[in-house]
Amino acid sequence: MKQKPETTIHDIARELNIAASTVSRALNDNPLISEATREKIKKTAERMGYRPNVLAANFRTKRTNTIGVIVPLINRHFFSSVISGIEDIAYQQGFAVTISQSNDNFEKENKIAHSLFQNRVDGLILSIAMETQTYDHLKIFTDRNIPIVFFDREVEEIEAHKIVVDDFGAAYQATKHLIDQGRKRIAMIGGPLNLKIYKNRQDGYCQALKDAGLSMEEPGILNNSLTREDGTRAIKKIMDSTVKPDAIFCANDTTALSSIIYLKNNGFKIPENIAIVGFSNEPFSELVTPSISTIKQPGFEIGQKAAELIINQIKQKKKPSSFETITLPTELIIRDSSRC
Amino acid sequence: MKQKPETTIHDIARELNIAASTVSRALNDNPLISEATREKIKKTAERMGYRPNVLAANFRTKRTNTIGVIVPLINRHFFSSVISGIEDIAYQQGFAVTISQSNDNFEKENKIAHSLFQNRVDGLILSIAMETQTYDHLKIFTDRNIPIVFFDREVEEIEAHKIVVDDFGAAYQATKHLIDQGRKRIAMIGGPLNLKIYKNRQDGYCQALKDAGLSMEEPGILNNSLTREDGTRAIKKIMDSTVKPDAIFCANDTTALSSIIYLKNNGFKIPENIAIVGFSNEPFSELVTPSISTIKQPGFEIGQKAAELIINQIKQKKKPSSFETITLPTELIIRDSSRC
DNA sequence: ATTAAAAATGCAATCGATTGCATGGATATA
DNA sequence: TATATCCATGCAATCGATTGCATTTTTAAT
Repeated sequence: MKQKPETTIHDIARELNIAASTVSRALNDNPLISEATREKIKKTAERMGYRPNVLAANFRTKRTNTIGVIVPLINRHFFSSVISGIEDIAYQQGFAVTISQSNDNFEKENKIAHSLFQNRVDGLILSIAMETQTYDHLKIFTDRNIPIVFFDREVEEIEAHKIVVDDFGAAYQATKHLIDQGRKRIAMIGGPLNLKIYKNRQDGYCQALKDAGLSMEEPGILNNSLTREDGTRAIKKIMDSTVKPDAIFCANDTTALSSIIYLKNNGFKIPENIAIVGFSNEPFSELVTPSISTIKQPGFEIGQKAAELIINQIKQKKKPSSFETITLPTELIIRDSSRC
Repeated sequence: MKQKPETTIHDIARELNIAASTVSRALNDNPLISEATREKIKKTAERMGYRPNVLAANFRTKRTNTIGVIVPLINRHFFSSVISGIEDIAYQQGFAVTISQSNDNFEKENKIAHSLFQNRVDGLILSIAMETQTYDHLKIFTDRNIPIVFFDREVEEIEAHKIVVDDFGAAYQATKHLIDQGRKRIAMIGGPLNLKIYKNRQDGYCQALKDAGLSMEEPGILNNSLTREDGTRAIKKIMDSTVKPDAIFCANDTTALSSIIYLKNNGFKIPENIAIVGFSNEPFSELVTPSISTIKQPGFEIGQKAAELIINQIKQKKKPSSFETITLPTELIIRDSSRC
């Protein structure tokens, strides 16, 4: 039961009376090596139970064929869809993917970023934590020309490819939908404005109101971190206000859920008294009663696109001359919480 | 904007006119080095912007300080809780964690396992895919003394520490609860029996029936892969049977959900006509109407325990003389779907 | 048959940190 | 003072694959 020593390319070379460099090239399908010897070498490698030492190769080449991914929370449907999309492309292209979650916590994101950096990932795909306001932990990547691709929650200060959805448009559409249902007093539960996506959702909401000649001074917009508890606090505050809304646009489904639960418990009818629209199409949104109208984002496609972009950058090794921001379409899903 | 070359321990050594080995030892807090020189070296390293080359160290030491984790699906609440528990302990102990999902697919699990193996993770924590029936892709780890810890879905054929919950007891308790509510005809939607957890849940169910002097020949137990669709097919089949049940125990919450939706759509009252109990306490289980009675598993603690066990094994480097199977307690949460 | 060109293979350095063993110096003991 | 002991540091090999350049072999062209 003792460890048998690993076979190396040198063992193979000795066995065949050739040079280790030839073995290395053959195994990597380097065209310098003739068909015949390549075959012979591969056969022998197989027979000797050769396993390439990835650590040695990584060390030598300074590449790891690994893509680091940081998301706020892996068990959010949107993020896990993105991860699946990333894996889909990455595995096809021979890249490994290592996933981490920041829990929306800056310190954790910071630590993870440094760990991935130390471990020399070839590229980083991420959606930043809610708390994150400084970017030194990301600059270390760009400083050394390690490509970054942002998705969803991007960072303006850093030049990189970005995959986003049209949050402004989606929020506009959601709000317009509420207006179309005859609602006049539409409040909003929004996210932290240091994140552009929440800023955009808020702007879309405001624009839709403005275009319809509506306004909402009070209770207006309540910003928070969009947790279940934040949502409950917000809806409570909204309903305690002097002017009660007849609709609420929530910047995520979680707070839409908090709102629905609170309103139901307090005798309000949804959507008759108050209509609700959420954001992200979490699986639970169609399961609760009433089901939640929401915005569906193409998570899987976002992940695929992000992986494609980062792999391209990794392969061509030089900084692209310009960075693009790709906007993918969203879809408004109308369900019971806002349908009259 | 060009790459400045990385500082190495040799650069530091040259700067201070000492040997690289001394630098290496100092930076690793090796007690052989005196306090004074250690300080001096660390200061200089800091000043020169030294970053250890993890790849070189990994290569030399044949260790990566990385724990591989494979779960069926990262966006299942149970699994993401386990992952959080693993990360909690691992980060404290200076280990990185790389997470992958098998999608319950054998081929993918196989590929991931080989990739983690090639990348020389120091240990592997996993819950196997539903489809998995052979274990060569795991034997490669044990063959080279790389520790494995199973959680939840374990494999009997492989000797390793295992963290499980008492599926038998939990299923027994769930079924007993239905019996206590006066139900006599209790059907079951079960999982694939190659996985011990589903076998155990089924056995617990059977034992509870037996102890109560009940039986359920028809429709009895329907085994499938426990997806939404499988659940719908199963409940349809159950309700098409000649003897209709007055309660159903489902081996997960997903099929409990399918059942509830189907039954509601077909005019059955839950729990009056049919009571339902699920398994796992997915977040949606408390959100649907009626809320689903279920079994809560201590995911976070399972993850912590798994990480502890694997790190211990990694540190002591030799195969433990015996392997333990740790069983953590579950909790029956009674909600509306089974409460009269 | 001779030379040029192309193709295939070999040589040897290299990546950066770690570590067993050797060595030099300081301290303690007799 | 001489010798043994301990502490701190240095030397040099090593991990295994990759790669620029040199060299040999083969093929093609005259």
